[in-house]
Amino acid sequence: METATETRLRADTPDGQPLYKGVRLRLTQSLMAGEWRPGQAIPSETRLAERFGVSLGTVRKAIDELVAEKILVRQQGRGTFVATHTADRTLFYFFHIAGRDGRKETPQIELLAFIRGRADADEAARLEIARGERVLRIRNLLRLAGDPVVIDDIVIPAQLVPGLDEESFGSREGTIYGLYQARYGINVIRISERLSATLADPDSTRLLALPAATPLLRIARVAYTYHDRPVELRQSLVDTSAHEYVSDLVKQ
Amino acid sequence: METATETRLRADTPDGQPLYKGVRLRLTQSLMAGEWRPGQAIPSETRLAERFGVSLGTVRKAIDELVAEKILVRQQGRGTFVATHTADRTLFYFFHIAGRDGRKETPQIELLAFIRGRADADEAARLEIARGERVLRIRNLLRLAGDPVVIDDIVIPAQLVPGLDEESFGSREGTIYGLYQARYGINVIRISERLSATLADPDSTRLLALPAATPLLRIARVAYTYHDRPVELRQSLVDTSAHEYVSDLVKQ
DNA sequence: AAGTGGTCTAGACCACCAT
DNA sequence: TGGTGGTCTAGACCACTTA
Repeated sequence: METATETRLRADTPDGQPLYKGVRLRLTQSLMAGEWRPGQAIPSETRLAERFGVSLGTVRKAIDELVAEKILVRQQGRGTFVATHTADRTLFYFFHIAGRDGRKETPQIELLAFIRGRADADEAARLEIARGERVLRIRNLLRLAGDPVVIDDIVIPAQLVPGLDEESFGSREGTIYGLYQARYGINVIRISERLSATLADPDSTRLLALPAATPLLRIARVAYTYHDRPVELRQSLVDTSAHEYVSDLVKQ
Repeated sequence: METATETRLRADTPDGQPLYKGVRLRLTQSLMAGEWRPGQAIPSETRLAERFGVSLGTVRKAIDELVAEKILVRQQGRGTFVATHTADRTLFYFFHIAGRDGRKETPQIELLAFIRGRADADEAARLEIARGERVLRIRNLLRLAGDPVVIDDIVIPAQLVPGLDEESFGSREGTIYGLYQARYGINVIRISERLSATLADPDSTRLLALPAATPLLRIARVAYTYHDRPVELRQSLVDTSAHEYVSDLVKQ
């Protein structure tokens, strides 16, 4: 004897999407809104099923997708947690430079420049902002085992990180994406990279202590948050004489 | 009133693995044995559930994994098919060079050399074969829009492709991985690549019609079949003056 | 109309973790 | 001991393709 809700269980939401896609959307919306902070547990699957009025299996299917995209992390017996940008995770998923032997190590980062500027046409297009909008330009030198190996040039819309200055940027604990996440709630969940070979310019040869005209690996990265919103550009120049870029698609 | 099989449904197989992992293994074994050929449909989920004596959901979970790894392809209403190395799939999953505008096009391939030789220590280690074993060495020139862009040097154990000669290799229809698959039942399902920057040597400058000392992108690839067995080495030298290597981890 | 994969449910038990 | 995720089942209906 139920109420008038005799409309049978329907596979589709009003907009023709499967139910679990709707649950997934509501989960990411709660994540974006900061209802559950990075490192915290989200409610149990049972509780979420009650909250959304769906079965446990449907909640699990939604969470399955977010886990596959490394937005959530399951831990049997403990709960499901919002992924954090720890040093380990960054090294594993967002840093692709390894030694010839395949080993990765955490780079030491030296801040070379922290400048305010405005987006040029190309940057504006790739960041999906207006040309001329204020941006921060950050240059880092990355050392591996003490040797300078990578020059990073980062561009981020100033609007996304209000109040960020050289002092607070330099004194952050943890990774840069960790800073975006902890201080501004910006969660980088995906990156796209394009690679090419280039010759080191005088600046690079000096910073990386190279002979003139050394070939370098150039990586142009765009970092995205939820719903494929771009939040950061980054160009890396890599001395690949002792290191390589590792691309292990599928089955990381 | 069942038979003595009153042992309750158990989550684990004797070796402590979940049931669906066992189903997955039996599926890949059938694939390796050639029970279902590339392009063909595997039995329906209902039929497989009966055959393996498990529930439909368990079969689905096993197939889910193989679909995620692009070993199988589902088509609603039609069936589940063994993935084939068509030109389209190769272009999408195994060819990462695109124009600056992000567009990919199918390369024209010119066979430059087809030589028999023996594996050196490094090749043997990476192919997991004995040093000195017979290999085929193949060199290809890849053109995009008519311009030479990539030099491919391929090494494959001769034992894996008995009877393959320059004539039959050159007259193949479709892709190289398609040839391995169709003629030898070797299904390349995953590749691992390491990238570095290097200077073009005289050979490369000539073949790619470049100025001397142009920086090139060097890609060292290992191709794997089921159970992570390496089957092919490939070095690509890429002129990145008009093209780039695209690395879109997650959400391809 | 029949067969396929896709979604959703409800319920059971297991493995693991914290207390 | 209680709560969490992990696995497995059985059954229903939907969406799509093919004949």
